[in-house]
Amino acid sequence: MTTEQSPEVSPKPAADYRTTLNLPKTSFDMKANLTQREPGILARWQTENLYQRIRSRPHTLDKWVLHDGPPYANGDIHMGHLINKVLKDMVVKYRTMQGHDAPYIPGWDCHGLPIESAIQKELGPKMRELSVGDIRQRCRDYAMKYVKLQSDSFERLGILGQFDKPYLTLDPAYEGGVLDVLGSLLQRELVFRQRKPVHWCTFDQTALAEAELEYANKKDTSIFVRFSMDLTTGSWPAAWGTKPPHAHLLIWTTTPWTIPANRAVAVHPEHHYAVASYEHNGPQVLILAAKRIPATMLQAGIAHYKISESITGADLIAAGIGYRHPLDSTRLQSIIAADYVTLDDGTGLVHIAPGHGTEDYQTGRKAGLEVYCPVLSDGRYDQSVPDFLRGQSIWQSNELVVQRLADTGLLFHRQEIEHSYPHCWRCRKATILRATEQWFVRASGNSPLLQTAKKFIDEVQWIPAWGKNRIAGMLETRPDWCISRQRSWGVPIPAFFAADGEILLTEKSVRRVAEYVRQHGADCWYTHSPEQILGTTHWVDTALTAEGTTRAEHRFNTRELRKGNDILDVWFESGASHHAVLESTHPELGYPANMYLEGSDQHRGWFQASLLEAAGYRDTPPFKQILTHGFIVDSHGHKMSKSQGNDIKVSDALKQNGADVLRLWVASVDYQDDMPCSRELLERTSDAYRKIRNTIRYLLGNLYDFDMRKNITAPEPYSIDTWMLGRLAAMTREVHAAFDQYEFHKVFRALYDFCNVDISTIYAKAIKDRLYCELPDNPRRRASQSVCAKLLVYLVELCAPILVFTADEVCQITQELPGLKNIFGDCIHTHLFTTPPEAPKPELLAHWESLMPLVQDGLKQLDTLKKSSGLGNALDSEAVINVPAEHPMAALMNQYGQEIEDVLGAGFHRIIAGEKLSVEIMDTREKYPSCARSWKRRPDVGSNSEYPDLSARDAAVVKTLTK
RNA sequence: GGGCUUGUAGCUCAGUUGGUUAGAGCGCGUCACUGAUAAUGACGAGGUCAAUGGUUCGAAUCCAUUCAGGCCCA
Repeated sequence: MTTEQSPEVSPKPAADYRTTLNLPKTSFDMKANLTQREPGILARWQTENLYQRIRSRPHTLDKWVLHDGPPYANGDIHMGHLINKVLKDMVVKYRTMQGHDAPYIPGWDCHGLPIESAIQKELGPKMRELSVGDIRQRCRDYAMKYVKLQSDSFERLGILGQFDKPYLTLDPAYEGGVLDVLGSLLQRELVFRQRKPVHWCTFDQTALAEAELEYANKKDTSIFVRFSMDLTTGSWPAAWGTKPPHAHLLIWTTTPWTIPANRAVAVHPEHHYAVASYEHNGPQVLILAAKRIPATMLQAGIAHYKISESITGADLIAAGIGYRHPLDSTRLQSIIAADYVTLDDGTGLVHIAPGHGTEDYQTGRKAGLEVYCPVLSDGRYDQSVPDFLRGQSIWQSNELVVQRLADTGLLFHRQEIEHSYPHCWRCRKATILRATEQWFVRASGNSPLLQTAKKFIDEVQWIPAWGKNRIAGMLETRPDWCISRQRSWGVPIPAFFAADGEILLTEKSVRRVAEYVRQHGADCWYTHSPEQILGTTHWVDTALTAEGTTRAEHRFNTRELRKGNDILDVWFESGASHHAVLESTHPELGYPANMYLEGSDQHRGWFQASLLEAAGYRDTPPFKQILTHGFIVDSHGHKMSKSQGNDIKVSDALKQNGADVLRLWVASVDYQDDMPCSRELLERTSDAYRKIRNTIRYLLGNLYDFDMRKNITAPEPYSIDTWMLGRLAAMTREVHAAFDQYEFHKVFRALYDFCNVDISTIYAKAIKDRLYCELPDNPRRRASQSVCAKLLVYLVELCAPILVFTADEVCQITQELPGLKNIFGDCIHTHLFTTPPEAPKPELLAHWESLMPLVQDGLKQLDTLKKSSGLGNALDSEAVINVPAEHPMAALMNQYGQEIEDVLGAGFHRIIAGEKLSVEIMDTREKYPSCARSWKRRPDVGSNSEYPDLSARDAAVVKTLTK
């Protein structure tokens, strides 16, 4: 700087004293610049192999395993991944700093439909020319690409784990582990084969998953059909009056083509059913729900009818009257119960076709009905239907069926409707439900598997506690688990079919295949022969019956076996991780895990799959604690979606705020509920981050000349230091308690308030004078520095599981300061938490507690004074403390007086006798001169003739310094 | 439609077994400082505790219903 200075003798400018002050100094920048800084820190962790360094660190506590639930290896990461992974990382880092060995092996779900569909989309019609092996290779490449992409993104968020050796469900060792579990279920006779309706595209001739459906409006013919009751069966209910010669059940359906597959009519046991009688070519008698009669008659245009008394559905069933199938009068069928029957539309009587509807199927199974599906894969009827429909496409048959019903007088009414209907997402054509052969795990009703799983629930700690209730409710009503998929990208269900219809799928055969898969990968199922896989020309084993029991030994000629085409449900794969990972691919983790931590949707998903599979594999649950979190919603509490434009991209947020701010946001909201996120909220979080960062910066800045080995000084008991230590003791305990219960928002709250209120507002301000103006080695100054050092240590340690990059940055800076070297060991993330400090004596804290209201009052007065008199700086005022002689603290006030002056930031204080312990703030601009060094207005300014512009204290300090 | 769950200042959260005038921090506004300086301090304004109806001497808190969300099913 070359500003021209006056050549004249300049009187010592006051600013000269600046060099005699101990002003804060630090290389810890106020501006975080996280976006630029974090990647560098991350790179260093990777070079230093931080993860392995933590593993080889001596641990003071036992192993503590958080087992990662595998995200799907598809697409970029989103906010949902962010909260899940950051929560996991905070738990792991907290346990690590406690002294546990807390390994974290990230995993990925690599198989399944979305990937296969993405490949299908890429390839288009070319797909048909490729072998299953080729398709699988492409799927594998696709999955690995996203594993890499997501892996990098997770690491960028500061997630620390064994990213160079994750677990992947496409790993042969994992695949083998999945088959081990399947083998165990077979051993316990918990696997069986059955027909079940699945979504089916008749154009592409394939099964479809829920995710492959698109709902669109479709026009259909809805029909009311009269099913002729066989009044020779059962007994006519007395409430309905005299038994008529003929009566009909009235049903309503929007899919006339399913009428051939009708196997029952369902009623709700508690709804009421009545007889509607009217004249139309003779007396007509219809049975339907009492409440639906007026609307139904109105639609059919029947104005005159009579209604009988009604009976409940349960009574109707009990009456035991059967009916004749509308297209095959030789079939006598019955009325059964179903809870889902509603009275919103239709007739309250539901046409049941177990081969063509999920609910129909479930209801049918309970009633022991045949799962009849006369529809072939191309959408044509097979030979089992009436002549006029054989070989016909079901889409054209709607009209044929309606016509036939009209001809036979069974059609009561028809109406064209438009409704939402599932379509195939690839060909956009309407889909149907069609029963096909599927594999199931017996997991409903009184299955031993379910009983064990329920028992497990009690042995697990659910956080939040209602999770237990939720999963228990789900298990209670769950159906058997359909584990087969008609797909290519997954772990094959290694069933062999013999020409004579026998099926080879036993514990023994599956274990053999599992070994083979471990060696060759699951692709071998498609590329190797049964003989190769089984390793013998003849395999002697029990054969599997449809019911899942085994029958007498059978000799299979492996050369004549055909391999099944089904693969396992991906949930079955991930549900096997308790064995496939904890015991197979990463046995160092061990069984069971301490914790699974996922979104609350996993009560139905991974948690349940894991619980069920573990129940079929061993006698202890796979996890000790389950922690669930909610979902991201916007600031109005609505879910985020691209279409609504309220979504926040992780990459954008990262670019704008940096990972530590995002992590702080995760910590700051209560994850037990849904987690609101918006630009504004991230800005608030950035503010909070800056506050914490600046607090640390203040502490660091004032420790530049402090040496932990030489300068530690105990504070005087009455000092504000003591108060600060009291707050520190309380805060550390509060934060540890919150961490222990995974209540991160309480951790955040405690740390943030501590920075804002305790340190920044009160303490930092109070100790400025002693830090800046006293001699470097002054005991009051050293004592406060000692407190600052403590604050720094605890604050940074406790922030470390959350602000992983910033904590490391602070650690690096302390490493460069000889006086602070190794306060966090050589790395904050391998470091253990320092034991919380002892609280100062309660009576000392009580003193301060009684003085704080005084301070509050003083600040208020100061404010009034500033507004009324133009007083600018508190140092231009004095605190007059009134102390009654008999006050318990009267004798102590000479010691506390100076501290109160400092806490108020006043220039001077006086203690006078008063009636009530109180403080009065006086403007001293006219009264005392101002010290040119400390800027305090005091009566002793000028008392040292050598330094007429300084107070006594400052004069003495400057004199010593210039000696 | 069913199961689980949430609703307290603009935002994030506290509110003990029902008990004065419902709290904190942030943000916002005004002011001050310029030796924590793209920092810091002070003061201030913000709430029908989602709504309604009950129980009670007394309800944010207990009960019922409704409304608005979320997850999972159907």
